[in-house]
Amino acid sequence: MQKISPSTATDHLPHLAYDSVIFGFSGTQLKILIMEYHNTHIFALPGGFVQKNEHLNDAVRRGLKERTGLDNIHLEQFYTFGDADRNNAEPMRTILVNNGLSPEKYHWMLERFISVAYYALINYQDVVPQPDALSDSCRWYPVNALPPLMMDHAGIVEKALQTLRDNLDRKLARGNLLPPKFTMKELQQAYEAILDTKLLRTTFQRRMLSLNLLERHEKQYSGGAHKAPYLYSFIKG
Amino acid sequence: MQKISPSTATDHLPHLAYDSVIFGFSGTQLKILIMEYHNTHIFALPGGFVQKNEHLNDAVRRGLKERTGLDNIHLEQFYTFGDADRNNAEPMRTILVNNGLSPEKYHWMLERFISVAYYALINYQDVVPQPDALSDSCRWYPVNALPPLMMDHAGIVEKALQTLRDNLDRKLARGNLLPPKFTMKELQQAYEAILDTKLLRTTFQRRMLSLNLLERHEKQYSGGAHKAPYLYSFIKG
DNA sequence: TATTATTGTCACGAATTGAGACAATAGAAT
DNA sequence: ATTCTATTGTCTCAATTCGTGACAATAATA
Repeated sequence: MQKISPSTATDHLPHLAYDSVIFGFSGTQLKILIMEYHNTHIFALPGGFVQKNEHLNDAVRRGLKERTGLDNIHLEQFYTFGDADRNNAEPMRTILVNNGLSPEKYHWMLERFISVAYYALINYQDVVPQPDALSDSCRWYPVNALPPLMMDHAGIVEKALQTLRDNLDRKLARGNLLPPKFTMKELQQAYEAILDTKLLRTTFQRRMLSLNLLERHEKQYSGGAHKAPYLYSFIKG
Repeated sequence: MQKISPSTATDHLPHLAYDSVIFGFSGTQLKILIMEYHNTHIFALPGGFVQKNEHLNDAVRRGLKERTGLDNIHLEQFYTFGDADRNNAEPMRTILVNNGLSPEKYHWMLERFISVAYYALINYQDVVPQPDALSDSCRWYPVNALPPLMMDHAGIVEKALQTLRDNLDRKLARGNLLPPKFTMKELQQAYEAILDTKLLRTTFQRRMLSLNLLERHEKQYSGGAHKAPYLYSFIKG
């Protein structure tokens, strides 16, 4: 949810929201940005609303910038959740009250919402999560150790993961899950975290090189007592 | 667009619509159901609106039943179109006027619409297209010979095709593009029409059989002067 | 009974993949 | 300096899959 004011009700398309699953990768873990609201223990995906004259895709870009400080993120829409019982009434009432806002004034926020879901792959290093007016934290959580999420947000994450696993090669190449240059081992660890399987080192390396998506750079002297690995980057095209 | 009355404005979620790309297969051609409005030469995908307390998916099922008479269709959502300039103002005004309806009364139909797009694979044989109150025809058109479609509907069809081509095996098995029993040749022709490529007969047959998705039945005596082909059906699971 | 078009399957080389072996090497230990 | 250790890049070889043509089987027709 984004910064809101009472006037918001008339500025936005009613009953329409978006939610975003922002993936990051650190060490060997796939993580997701999750927000927690002030004084509530209510956890949610970063989301927001669409202004009356705003492109849907632009609205998501705008909201994501407010939360991560990041611009120019490659966002991919993956599903629209439209069940009739998708409303924030109960948790949202709590959130409003605990923030000193009147549920009557913000009644529109308690109603049914259709939510268009997006995912993004971003570089963990680049993000300085910025909590907004309603939330007191915006933090990374490992995908396999998420806090209990409000509404159907756990289902949204699950669907995002399923989507991501399909045609992962192309998606990783377009996103920014890894830093600009990375080793083959880091790339393999990213694959393994996303697919939740172990992969064979030699087969993986051969396959990656045969995809013609990688450019090889100078070696990285890691400080470890062993042969130094090459660095690679994705060929953007 | 579905049957409407002035009261519709209050029954539906504003600014939200769906459009459906209904694929059928006949002979060697992939076809799509397209509607034409009375006295207008305006062509559009079958679409409609979502009632205030209706699941999004149910709304699409309901609309599709109104148009094709078919129930229990496997629908797959594939994208939500949300550009700010998506409105029906110009063509819709024409449609309303040519149907003796007042654009003032139906003003809500002229505004911006977010549209959730679905596709379905149905058996060409089963459909008796039923035009509704506003349209005078609902007919099959080959995908490569569509009439000029209103708004961004041509783009919606293109995206539906792209989606369909990805992981086609599973999608064909779940849908009903072919009759319950079909020959290997018919199956190959369906693949070729969708992918818009020629496939090698022997390789195709081997690959299909190795997928373990097909059940073999008795032979079909086609009347042709040659060996009779087996019939197959998809193993539903 | 011979002819013809089409179908199901096999055969064989080419390409891809699974899985282990091994040399190269950057730093740590001696 | 020399040896040791962990990791990396590549090679090898068998197993599997794929592209392609060959060929026998066969339903209707001539």
